[in-house]
Amino acid sequence: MAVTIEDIAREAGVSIATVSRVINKTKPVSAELRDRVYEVIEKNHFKPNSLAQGLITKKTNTIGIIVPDISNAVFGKLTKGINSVFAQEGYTVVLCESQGELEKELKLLGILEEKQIEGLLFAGVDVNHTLVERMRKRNYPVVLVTQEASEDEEAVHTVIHNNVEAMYDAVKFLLDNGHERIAYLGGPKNDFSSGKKRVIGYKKALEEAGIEVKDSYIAQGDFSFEAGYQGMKKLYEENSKLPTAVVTGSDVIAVGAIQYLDNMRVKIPDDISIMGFDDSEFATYIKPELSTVRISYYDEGVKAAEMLRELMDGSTEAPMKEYVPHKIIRRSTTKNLN
Amino acid sequence: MAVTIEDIAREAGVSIATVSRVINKTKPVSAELRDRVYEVIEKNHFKPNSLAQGLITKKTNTIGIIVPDISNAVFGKLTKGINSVFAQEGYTVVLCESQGELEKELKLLGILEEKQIEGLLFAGVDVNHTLVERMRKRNYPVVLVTQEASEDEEAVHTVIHNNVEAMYDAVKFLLDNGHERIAYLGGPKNDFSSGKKRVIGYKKALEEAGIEVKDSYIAQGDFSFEAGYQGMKKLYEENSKLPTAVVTGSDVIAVGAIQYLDNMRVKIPDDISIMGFDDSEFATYIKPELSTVRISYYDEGVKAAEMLRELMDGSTEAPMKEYVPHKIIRRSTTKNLN
DNA sequence: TTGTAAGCGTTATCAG
DNA sequence: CTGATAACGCTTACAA
Repeated sequence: MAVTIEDIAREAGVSIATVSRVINKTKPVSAELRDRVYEVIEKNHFKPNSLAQGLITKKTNTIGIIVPDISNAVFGKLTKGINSVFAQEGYTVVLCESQGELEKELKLLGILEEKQIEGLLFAGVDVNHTLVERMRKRNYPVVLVTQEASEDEEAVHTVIHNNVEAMYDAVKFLLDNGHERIAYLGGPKNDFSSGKKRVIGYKKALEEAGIEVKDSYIAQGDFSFEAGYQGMKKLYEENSKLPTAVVTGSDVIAVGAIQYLDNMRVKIPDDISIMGFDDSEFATYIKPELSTVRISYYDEGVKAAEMLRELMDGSTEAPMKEYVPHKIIRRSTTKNLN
Repeated sequence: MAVTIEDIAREAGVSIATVSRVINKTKPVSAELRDRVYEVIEKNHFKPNSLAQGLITKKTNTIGIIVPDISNAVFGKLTKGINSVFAQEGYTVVLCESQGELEKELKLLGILEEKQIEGLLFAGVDVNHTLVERMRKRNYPVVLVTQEASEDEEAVHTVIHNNVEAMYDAVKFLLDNGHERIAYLGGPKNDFSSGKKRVIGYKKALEEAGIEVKDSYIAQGDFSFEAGYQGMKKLYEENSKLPTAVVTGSDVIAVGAIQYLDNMRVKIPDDISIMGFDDSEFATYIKPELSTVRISYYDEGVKAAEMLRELMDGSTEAPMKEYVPHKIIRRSTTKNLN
């Protein structure tokens, strides 16, 4: 069926070893034979079977990546970043979606091992003990991106933005702008990196400023528009004294919150300042433009990929955890009270 | 290094054939041996090497997908759709980005063939003769998504939304709403499916309504915000008589146009109606909410994947071209003049 | 510089 | 039901 190295060898009147040599330029071959072989290869559109190659060389030039949802802009950018470094080095990426379900993640770990991937980039939602242990058993290096392992004692290579610091900085920014009543409208509490960690940063900033943390100023849901809307509603209804600013867990949440506030005729930023998170494409599309904390997921992908490359090369000195910088972006949904 | 079927066989005291049988449940094995083998497999975390399997069975359970840019929401959704059907059937997807560069696309075609993919989903930008010919030479079926082949005479399996009809309907919608001066602000003219085809639909609708097509009412650039901004500027500056409505090639273009109009104090939709294209996530985030023509890229991915599945199963009756429906979404950037 | 032959880790055929 | 053994398509000593 498909043309093999043997077909080429026969037609070119050489041994398969010679053909292999010209393909891989691994050993000198006389110009004459080389040309003849190339010609036959060209003519037959021969492509070496990489399965056979990989079987013997142990090199598949393939890495895996697991994300919850590729249609989510965050993971789209992340994947692009990863791809940019691997494609360039001749690696191919097998992309898997897990919907954030542990079951699927576990299964994918196995499938990818069967495929003999040389490394894995993993963006989970809840990187718990089970997962970490299973990753340990695989015989390829893995680096976590976007999410860190829940159990701190288990060291796994990770590239991530500092969620505590990022949220801390967001709140600090508001504080510096004269705000004191700052509410938090974030992601799920069971989301270790993007949920839990960020509340920690929120609280830390408040505490350092000597401001009491009020439970009624904290609302958590998922990262959706609807959750933003409902969360803001809750904040609005349950506080006689409204916050003057709210930090959110994502730009989408922020937009949902803004929608609710609009409905209630609350002016932004005059009555309430809103801070997004991520710096999504649409942050400058909405009016007023959204102040936010920018995370470069593309860069995060690049860094994670680079770390994985090191690990794949057997490096033992790759840092366990690397942070990708974030940046407070002041636009028009936040007001300076000073 | 990695544990092989032979290790398992030895430790379980059976032949490798038996191990293979219990792994694949391909032939009956006595309960006793079966259990013993499973136990050893479990204990050693054995995973069969799919390279070796594929080499002999000719089944890799792998398909390829080539998109210009995975961080682009359109391709994110498309990929998710594709993934949803293949993941379920135990297939794995290798994802490649081409940046829309012919050079890279050609190269990827080859790499994917070496990887022994069983099929390919291709989302190009300019699917020209060279490309089609090269795809023909590969020994896996391919279906085009999102873009059709430029040269009509070359039949390639394609799943796409009807760009001519979609833009025709958008203009028709505006016409029905009493608009007569309708401008077109679209994608690049060298983009066959999303550029060229859409202008055709635009012109067709106008002509059918007996309205003259004015060149000064047509602006083309890429699909970016900036292009939308600049295109609208051009339209604005080069026409003493402004259009009452403009159809665009993407929601992003629309937003760029709106920005320019805002700057010029032109009211939307009172002075000018704007029609987006795609129905992006942010279409309802901006105010007024964007009227647009909705394309479900997720569905497009699903359909394309299904067609590819058929082809991979050797079906010969798969339709050459299948259209995914579009839908006019009226929101608030378009005004009814009647 | 070239060819022969021994694997790589599986599956599949054929005896038993 | 079970076990040898020949492929699968390629790389890589080892010889020549």
